[in-house]
Amino acid sequence: MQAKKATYHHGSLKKSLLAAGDLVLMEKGFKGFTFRECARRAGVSHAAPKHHFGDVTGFLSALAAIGFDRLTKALIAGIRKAKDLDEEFLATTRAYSKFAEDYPEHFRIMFRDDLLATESVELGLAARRTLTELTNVILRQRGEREISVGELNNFTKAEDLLGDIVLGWCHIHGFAHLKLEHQLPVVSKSMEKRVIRASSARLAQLIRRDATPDLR
Amino acid sequence: MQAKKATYHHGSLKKSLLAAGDLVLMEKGFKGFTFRECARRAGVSHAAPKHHFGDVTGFLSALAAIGFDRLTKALIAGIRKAKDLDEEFLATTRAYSKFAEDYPEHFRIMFRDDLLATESVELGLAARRTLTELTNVILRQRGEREISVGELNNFTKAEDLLGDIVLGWCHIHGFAHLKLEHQLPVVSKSMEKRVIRASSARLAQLIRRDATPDLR
DNA sequence: AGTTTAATTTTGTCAGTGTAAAGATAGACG
DNA sequence: CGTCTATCTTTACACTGACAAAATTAAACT
Repeated sequence: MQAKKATYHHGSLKKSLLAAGDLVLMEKGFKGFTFRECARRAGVSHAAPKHHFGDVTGFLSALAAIGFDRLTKALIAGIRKAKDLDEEFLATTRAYSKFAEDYPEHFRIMFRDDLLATESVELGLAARRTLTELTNVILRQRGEREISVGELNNFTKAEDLLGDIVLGWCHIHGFAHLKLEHQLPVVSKSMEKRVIRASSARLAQLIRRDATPDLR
Repeated sequence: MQAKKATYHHGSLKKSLLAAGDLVLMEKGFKGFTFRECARRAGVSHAAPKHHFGDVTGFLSALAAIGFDRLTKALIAGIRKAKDLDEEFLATTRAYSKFAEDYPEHFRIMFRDDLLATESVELGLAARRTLTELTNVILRQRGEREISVGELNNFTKAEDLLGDIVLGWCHIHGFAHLKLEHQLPVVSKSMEKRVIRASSARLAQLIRRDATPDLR
């Protein structure tokens, strides 16, 4: 962890702290997550993080941004394997939910507006990259061209597209969240699989069916 | 708050503590929520709560249960005003989301498996009462008879019904959660209203369309 | 080179936290 | 009346986030 020690200036303390925070989050959970513990793991004094992250919300924001980037990656990887549109929507749901399962504590802080520094551009960008990926899933269902992060703002102004995004994302997110927090009345693993497969398929069909036909 | 003071034994400390915790949650948020602060408001020493709730997770579980009961009530009230099935589903979504808006901190702890004592039967029951209400929303959409809390377990075993519950609840919950945590790319209040109205209508139609016809 | 300046990290302090243990009181019950 | 038990208080401890001030180092400038 602290390779380049023996020098007063750590050199890459910010990175080391993030790595430490990442670990603490995974090992001890958000409950056991403390500023001081992260500093300890990075091998510095308890006040060192302040200079790089300000207060704890700044630190959490940076970790949440890492979470969003990881989620974006997971979505892309999941989507890549899908063979048709139906499979793609299901793969998106699964990747999203698997992320929540793999990084439950990250997932929790990522969606905690009160704990994060909403002014963080870093975090904002990471979240928009995720949203862009989700938007593109919807756009492909609709048979429309994909967008880049920069175009996101324009596209969410279109009411019918936003409607589809909400329809898709809320379902995906709601499932992942409810499952993570053990609120789903789950009977068996296999049944859950079938249920989410069916839901995704029905939703994808609904989005495609109602999509305005391509006019080109 | 502490009416019957002047006596060593408080008399109804448990209730007073819950009332205090409820207030603290709403006023200071979960961030500013502490065991000691609640004790202070109830007019007792900081260690008094231990006897009634054990540790802080026990206390939070009781507060979460209150939250679920409040949500159940809100759902029932919202549903009552609806005139047809389409309106009812929309009303459910709105009531759920409004609850998250009105009691954001309760909503947050209600869906935090790591903070709650999952063995609490009180909490479990409250959550199942909410789920029963949601299930009945779905059942009415399908034109089937409603159930009581006691029957919940049997009914969630039916795969196609569970599928509809997941489809409906995940959307409702996802919307409420994403909106609460300011993750929805919201353009305007009015557009958001139209979007959620449209989504709810489409989803309700989907559930009704795919429902197995009533065989009686 | 030497000097100044800015960036980085440490030390020390403060009020506040959750939990545990031991003491005090009141009400119940024999 | 005496004892018991549930309830509440007091005290203590290890820990936290925030802050201030000092210490150390790197870099920038001359």
